[in-house]
Amino acid sequence: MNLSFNIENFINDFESNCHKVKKRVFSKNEVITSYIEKRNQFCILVNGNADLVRYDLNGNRTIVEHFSTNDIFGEVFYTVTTNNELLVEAREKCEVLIYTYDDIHTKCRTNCKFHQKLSECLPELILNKVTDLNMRVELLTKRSIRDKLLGYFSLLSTRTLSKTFSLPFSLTDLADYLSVDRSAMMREIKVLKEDGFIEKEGNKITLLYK
Amino acid sequence: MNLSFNIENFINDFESNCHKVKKRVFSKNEVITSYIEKRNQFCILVNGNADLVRYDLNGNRTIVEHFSTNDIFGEVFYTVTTNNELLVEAREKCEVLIYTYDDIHTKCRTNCKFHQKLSECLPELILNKVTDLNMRVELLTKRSIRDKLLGYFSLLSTRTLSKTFSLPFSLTDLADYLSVDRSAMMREIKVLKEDGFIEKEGNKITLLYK
DNA sequence: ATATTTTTGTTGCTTTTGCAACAGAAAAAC
DNA sequence: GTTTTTCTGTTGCAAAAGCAACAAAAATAT
Repeated sequence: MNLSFNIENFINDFESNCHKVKKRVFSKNEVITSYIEKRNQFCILVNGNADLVRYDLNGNRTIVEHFSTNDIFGEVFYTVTTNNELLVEAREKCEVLIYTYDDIHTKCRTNCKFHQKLSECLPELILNKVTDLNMRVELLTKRSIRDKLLGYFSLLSTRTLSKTFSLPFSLTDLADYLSVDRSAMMREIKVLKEDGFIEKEGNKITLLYK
Repeated sequence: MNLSFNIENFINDFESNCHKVKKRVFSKNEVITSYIEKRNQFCILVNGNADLVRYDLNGNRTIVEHFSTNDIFGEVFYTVTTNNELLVEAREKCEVLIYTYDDIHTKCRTNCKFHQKLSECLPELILNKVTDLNMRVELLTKRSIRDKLLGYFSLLSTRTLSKTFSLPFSLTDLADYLSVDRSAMMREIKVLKEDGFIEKEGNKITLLYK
C-alpha cells in the first residue's frame, strides 16, 4: 500500500489541533457506524479489521467491503438509499478517526494541520480504495462460484507473494463476501480439492497450479 | 454529479500550457486504451460514452464499467494482472484527455495550470468514481437476475427522477453489465412484465411499483 | 434499395446454484 | 471445565441460471 504519509502523525496532529475529528475505539462486533443519507461521514481505520455489511429483505447478509488498517469508509463514498441498510461492523478491536466531509476545500483552508495533511493525502487514500473496489467488481463479475473462488485465491496469493496463504475470513464470511450460498461454495471447494487445484488445511489454502 | 469545476476550462488551459496531456478524439467502436501494467495511464472522458470491457477465457464478455462525460478511467485505478485483458471501447464519438499519473504530487508543483486545476479537482472526481463503483458492487452482489434488474432499474429511475426512462445499453450489453446470461435475463424481464412490476416499450422501461 | 450484421425474443434441455436440514468440530462464553 | 454458540462439512431436492439454437425485427453498411 506504500502510502506516502504516516497515519500515526495524523493522530498526534489532530489531537492537539482539531476539534472536528474524533478518534474512537470499538471492540469486536460493535457497530462502528451505519450509513445514513446526507450525513457525509468520512472515516479512517487507524488499525483493526472491519466489514461493511448489508442485510437484504430475504435475510441474506452481504459483506460489501472488507476494511483493514489505513482503509477509508463512510457514507461520503456511498449513495445511500432507503433500500439498503449498511452497517460497518468491527471484526476485532478497531481505532477509527471519524470526520464529517462536508466540503473538503473550505475545511482544508483553515490552519488546522490535520486538514492540511488530509487534503494532501486524500487522493492517494482514495485511489487505493478505487483499486480495491475495482478488484472487487472483477471478482463479482466472474460467472461461477468456481471462478470466484479461484479469482479470490489468486488475489491473496499475489498479495502475500506465496502459493500458501490463510483466509482473512471464516468460510461463512467468505460466502457472504463472494455473494454466494455457503453450502454451494463448500461443495465447490471440495471439487477444487478433488480436481487437484487447491489444498486446504484449516484456514490455509495452497494453490497447486501455476 | 454537481462538480465544482468546469472541464471545458481544462481543455483550454492545457492546450496552451501543458505538453504532458494529450487530447484525442475516438470514433464509435474504436479502442480508446487497453490496460497495461505499470504504465499508470489516467484518462478523463471529456464527452461521449465508453465501456471498460473484459473478455474471459470462456468467451464471456463483461462490461466492467460504463463511462460517460466527466468520468475518469485508466490503469492507475486498476491492479492489472495477466489474467484479465481490459479494453476501453468507445460506444460513440469520444473526446478524451490522456495523462500519465506518475506522481501527482511532483507534477502538480510545476507552474502548469492544468496540473494545478487537476490536483484541486482530483479528490472530487475520484470520489464520484468511488460512489459509482460502490453502486456497481451493490448491484453485482444481488443474488438473482430479478434483483439485479430491479436494482438497476431503480437506480436509473432515481437518476432520471422518473418512473419511465430509457436504457443506456442494448439488452445484450445490459446482460454483460449485470454479468448474467442474456437469454436468462430476457426470460426474467418477461416474468417482470407478466407480474406487473414493469412495462417495456422499445428501450423504455416504466416501473409500476412505488 | 438491398444485403448484411446485430439485436431481440423465445424455447427445450442441462448444469449450476440455492435451500433446508443435520451432525460433528471448534471457538467463545460463562 | 462445562455449556452455549458459531463454524464446518455434507447431502437430497428444488429452483434458477446457463447454453444452444433459431426466427423475426431492427439497425447498419453497401
